[in-house]
Formats: sequence, structure tokens, C-alpha cells
Amino acid sequence: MTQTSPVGRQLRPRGKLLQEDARRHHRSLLLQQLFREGPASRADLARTSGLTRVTVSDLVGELVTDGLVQELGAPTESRVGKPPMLVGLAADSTHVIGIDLSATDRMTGAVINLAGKVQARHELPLDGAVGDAAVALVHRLAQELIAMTDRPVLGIGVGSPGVVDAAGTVIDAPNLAWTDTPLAASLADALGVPVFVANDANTAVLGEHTFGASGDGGLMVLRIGTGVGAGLVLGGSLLHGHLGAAGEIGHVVVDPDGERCACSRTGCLETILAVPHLRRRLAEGGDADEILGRVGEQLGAALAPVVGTLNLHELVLSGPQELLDGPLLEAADRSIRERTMPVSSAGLVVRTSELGEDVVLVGAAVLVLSGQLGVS
Amino acid sequence: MTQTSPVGRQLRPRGKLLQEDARRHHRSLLLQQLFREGPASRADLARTSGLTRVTVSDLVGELVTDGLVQELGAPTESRVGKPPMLVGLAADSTHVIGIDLSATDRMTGAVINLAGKVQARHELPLDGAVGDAAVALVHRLAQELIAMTDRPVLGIGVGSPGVVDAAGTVIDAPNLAWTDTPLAASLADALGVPVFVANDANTAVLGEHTFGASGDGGLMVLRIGTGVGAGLVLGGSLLHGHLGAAGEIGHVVVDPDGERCACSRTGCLETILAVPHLRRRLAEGGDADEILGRVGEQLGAALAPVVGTLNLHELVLSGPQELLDGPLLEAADRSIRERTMPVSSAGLVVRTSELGEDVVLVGAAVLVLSGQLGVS
DNA sequence: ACGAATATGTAAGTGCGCTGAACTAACAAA
DNA sequence: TTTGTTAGTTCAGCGCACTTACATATTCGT
Repeated sequence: MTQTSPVGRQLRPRGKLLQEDARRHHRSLLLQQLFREGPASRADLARTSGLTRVTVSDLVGELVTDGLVQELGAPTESRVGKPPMLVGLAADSTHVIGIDLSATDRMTGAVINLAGKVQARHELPLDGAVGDAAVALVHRLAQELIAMTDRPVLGIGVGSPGVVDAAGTVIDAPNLAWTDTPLAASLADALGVPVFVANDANTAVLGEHTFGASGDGGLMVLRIGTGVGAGLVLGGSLLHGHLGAAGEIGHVVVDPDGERCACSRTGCLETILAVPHLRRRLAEGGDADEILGRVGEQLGAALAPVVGTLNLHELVLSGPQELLDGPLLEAADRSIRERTMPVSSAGLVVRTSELGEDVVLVGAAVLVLSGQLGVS
Repeated sequence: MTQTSPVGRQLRPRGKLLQEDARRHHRSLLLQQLFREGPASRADLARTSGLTRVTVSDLVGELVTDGLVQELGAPTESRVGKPPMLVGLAADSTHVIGIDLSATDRMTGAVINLAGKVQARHELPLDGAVGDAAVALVHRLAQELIAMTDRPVLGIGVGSPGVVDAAGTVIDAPNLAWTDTPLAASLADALGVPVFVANDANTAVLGEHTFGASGDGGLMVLRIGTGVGAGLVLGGSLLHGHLGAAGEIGHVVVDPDGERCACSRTGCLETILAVPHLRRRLAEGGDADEILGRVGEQLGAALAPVVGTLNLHELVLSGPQELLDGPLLEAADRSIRERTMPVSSAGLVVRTSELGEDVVLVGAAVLVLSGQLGVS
């Protein structure tokens, strides 16, 4: 569902629509159905997709040949008529490499199957590597991950800190000293595999959207770690923003009389919400619930205009559960509801993520699944 | 570009993609090109669309038969090769009815051509009509507008206050005492013409996007009148929100210690920014620039999280120019930039609308053009 | 002045993908 | 057994865009 283009193959630039595209679209439609609802018979697929049984049979045949789908036998319970042959996604027919660069001390990666399940993990210590050295480290991690699976690799997804453009070039990532670094292109060139790179908060929201969200309304995931960033899925697709900087909320000023921030402004959201700051505040003593509650309230005040404007369905906080899931979340929830109309807050769910730290990794895989199979 | 479905004809519910759809898509592609860039030769259209000259010829022939497009002769300046035959949109081959229900004392409407130009106006006094009486008034206005043109009517677009769902049902509009009022359906039934209804701020942003905006980045239009509401175009399409309430920012609390609002909360954006409040504040005396500047600053503080989160390209204020275009706008602009990162504010343009009050009317027409011709 | 080059637009034939109708296969109920 | 129902396949046909080929109209070069 994302608009991100794969790197490693060119696509027709214009809006021209060929029959070939229709076929791919229908292929994705079936894969999507199997991905979200599990195994089904060809006849079921025909009914839900609106295509005829003939066409579905043909497409399924193709998918079986490709190994993406396999026949699973007939269902146990029996009704009138010829018993159907269930077909389902062959979750391990192909693997995806997911890489998370959002940690400050290491790079983590995983081999992930088509069902979004992590099959193997691997990580490399960063040891202060920046610039080209950091790029080389990503290459090494990717290569070693590919070597960890005997299945074909559908693609590589990377969640990187900083601003990333649609082509997978990291425009600016201070921690890694990357500026205009064509990470997707260099990985694709070196490994000969389609590569997708996006901001880590953006991959996180994709992960949450695909594997955690309850509906198809607007979803915002706020990543709270060393920094604070957000990713949004609106209308089913990832929001990129004008210059690819959507979700950059960490340095929005929420308290002009607050702490000095590294970014030269005062009272940025990060200065109250980033994990190091939270921990420091708590270590300084005082009533923890009150401290966290106050932060949650400020967060709510900052997010209320966003929630109201976008009429979000779900707002998800992702980060250390022990800090977020409690007074902070409750205060933020309450504060948002106090500051928006009922029509805005009525459909809103505020919660923490259940996917934990894997959300970026799995989201990176979703980037690939979405780009290569049209599944998400 | 909107996702709004027309009322008055059913569309295939599922994602199935037929050849017929491809043809319609390509038809829209050509219309879109002619709409945005003006007349062109069939060969030009082939180049920009990526379709072959053969296909374009065929499609153009169809469009000429339908009367939507006409041949315009050869261009004056001549180059090598057979001189092309320019074709262009026949702007007055078909007319669109646009209706604006956002005023409190009257309903205004217009006959608008395919180029977005108002060809005739008409209005009816509201005289306090609410509920069914107000619906009847809309019917009358629409009927009288249809009678004012001798051209076929492509459809009716309505910008209504309140929350409107994707089917064109007004969920809630207090001023008109409408709740779950199926305005689009009733108009379509009565007049036999496709009808599209959306929130007035949403039609406004469509008008601005199509006839005023400079780029294709995110656009937000803030309508400042009796109330305050916003509409957003993100990724080229109108944002609806989870329950169709996107843009409902008027009752977001910006100053918890502020004035009591009719909505029972305190310090809503409307209590400082709505036109009646602004005029009252100014009438009370004091330095006008300071008053407006202070309001602009508060507005900026409320919008900074939105701008940062969405990485907007354009933020447009629509309302009385004499109030908005000056200290208020400048303060809002400055305040947003002070409160967001450079990467967020760098690509941002903050300005007032040049379309004036017609923006809702013209936007309502865009709703129809977009829905019926795929043009916007 | 006249052929060569260049560009526009049309005509005829091809291939692809989906469809409807008809058919076979496999089961439950009577 | 017979009847009815559902699953999946075969086949002919249709719509759409493509390729190839050509007629047409103009400028450029000599």
C-alpha cells in the first residue's frame, strides 16, 4: 500500500495502465486476501475478489508455479457439493530481510517470512561507525542475513533514522553522519536484490498497520526512544510528506519556556518525551506517576491538533513499555479527549504497541511485501 | 483525485480491474492533461501519457464524439513535419452546478464550466430554514441553477457545513439542524444527476488545490468564518478521516485558560480565531496589530504539530482578507517556523487564498469534475 | 526546384487478459 | 440410484492497447 518505489527495477513512470498491470493487480488482490484472511478455496477467492472462477484458477496456478501459494487439501467439515481445495500462502517459500538502524549502538536485522514471522536474527555492533563505514556495515549485515536463509530473498527493507526520500536515499541522518546517502541504490547494486529504505518511524507504522492495527482508519505511531518521531498511514498508504519529512514531530516546540534542546530551539517535544530525558527526570526523584502524567498531558496537548485535523483512528505509542504504558498513556489519552471535539475523539483509540521493538524490523519487511507483492 | 463516490450510479465494490476501467483511466489521463496544460496535439498527448498515437487517436475520437473535446486547428508557429491538429477541452460543452451552504444567512450556487469558471450565479435567502425545509431549499436552488444553463449538467457538487460521510450524507450540521441527512441521495433521486457532497472546508481545499496551489505536496486550507474548519489534500487526494471528520480543528483547545466556547469546552481555536470573535476583540479597542499578531501566534502554536507531522507544502488561510492578510498571517507563519524543524518549515508556504469566497463553490465543482471525469 | 528528412495521424492485424457458457468431478440428501 | 449443489476446467469470444505499415504534410539541404 505504500507509494515507495522499489530500487533495483524501474517502473513505468506515467499513469498508463496495461493489461499486464491489471494482471499484477489481481495477483496482489488474491495474495492480499490469503495474507489477511488465511487459506481459502479458489471459489472463495473468486467470490471475495469479484473475479470469475476461471480467472482465479489461472492466477492461482501461476502463484503455485511461483511457489508463493500452495494447495492445502480439503477442509475437514463437509457440506454439499464437491469439496473445495484450500490454497494458502506458502509463508516460507520466500524470505524477506528486515533491517533496523534506529538503535544507537548496533544494527539489528532479521530474516522474516511472508507471514511476518521472524525466522532468524542477527546484529552487528555499531562501534561508533559513521558515514561510509556505517554504510559498509549495513552491507555486511544484509549479506550475512541473506546467507542465513536457504530461501530466495524477495527483497530487503531498511528502517533508517533521519529523513529518507522515496528513492531510498537518506537525505539526512545526523547520528550516522549520512547526507544524501543513496543507501537503497548501493545495497541493490551490491546484492542484486530489490531494496526499500524508509524512515524507522515510517516502517514502524507499516508494521503496526499490517500486524497490529484494528481498522483501516488513520494510524499514527509515535516512536519514543533516544529521539521522538512519528509515522502515519492515512487512507491505507504511508504518508511521505512534501520533502519526505512527514512525522518529524520530535523537534516541534511544545513548551517555549522549557529545556534547551540540541537542535537550538527550546522546549521541543524530545526534551520532555525522549527516553533519556524521562529516565533522568525519574531518577531525580519525585512522584513518578505525577512526572509521567504531566509529560503525557503535554504530549496530549501537542497531539490534539493533529488528532483533530486528521480524525485519526489509532494513535500508538511505541517505546519502553514501563515508561509509556501507564500514567503517561492515560494522561495523553485524557488530554487529547479534553482538547478535541467528541466527533474527533469518539473513534480514537490510544494505546501502546504490542509488537515491541520488532515493529521497525517487521515494518521494514512490510515495505518489501507491499512493494513486491502488493500485500500489506 | 478524491475518493468520494458519486451518488446516482453504483460502482463495482471490489478491487477488480477491468479493461473498461483501463479505458476510463486513460480517458481521464488525457482529459487531465488537457485540463492542466491546455490544448495539445494527439501526438503530444501520446508522448506525455505514454500511450501510443493510435490509442490516443482512438480515445480523442471518443471524447470529440462526446463533445468534451474539440479540434482547434493547427498552431501558428510551424516546425518540420506534418503540422499537428490541436485538441482542447470544450470548456462549455457541459456545465457543473456548485453549491455553497457555508453561509449562515443564504445558500449560494453557481453554474460552472469545465475550466472552473463561474458562468452564472444564483442564491436563495435561508430565512432561518432548518431541517427538511433547508433540504427543500437546496433542491430548489439546484433546480433553478440547472434551469439557468442550456448545456447538459455533468453533476452537482455541494459544500456543506458539518461532518459529511463519503456517501454524501450529512452526519451532523448543527446550524442547519441536519443529522444523518442523505443530501446527496435525495438530490440525485430528485434531479437524476450525479451528486457529490462534502464538508465546505473540504471542497475549499479541493478548489485551492486545483486552481490555486503551486505544487503537489500536502495542502491544508483553513477556513475562517463564523466557525473554523480545515480541509486537507495529502498525496493528491482529499483526506476524509476515520469518521469523515478530518479537518475539524475549530474546537481543538488551544488555550485552556481562555474563553468559554459554545461547545462546552474552554479556549477552543474558534474562540480566538472565528471572525465574530476577531471583530469583537478589535472593536473593544487596543492595538489591532498586536491583537491580530497574538492570535496568529496562538494559531501557529496550534498548527506547528500539524505542519511538522504532515510535512505540509502549503498552508492557506481563507476568510476575510482584511483580518487575515497582515499581522495575523505573519505571526502565524513566524510562530510555525519557530516551533518546527527547518526540514519541516523549509518547504512550507503560508499564504491567504486568492480565490476568495468562490473557493467553496469552485471546489464543489472540482468534486464533480474529479468524480465524473477524473480531472482535478 | 526537388528529393530527403521529419512529424502527424489512420488502418490493419496481433496478443493478452478477462468473461460467459458449458462441461466434468465430487460430494450430500432423498 | 437419482437429484441437486458446489468446485474447478475448457473453449470461444470480446475489448483494449500494441506493433507494423502507410498516407499526408511540411521543412531542410543542395
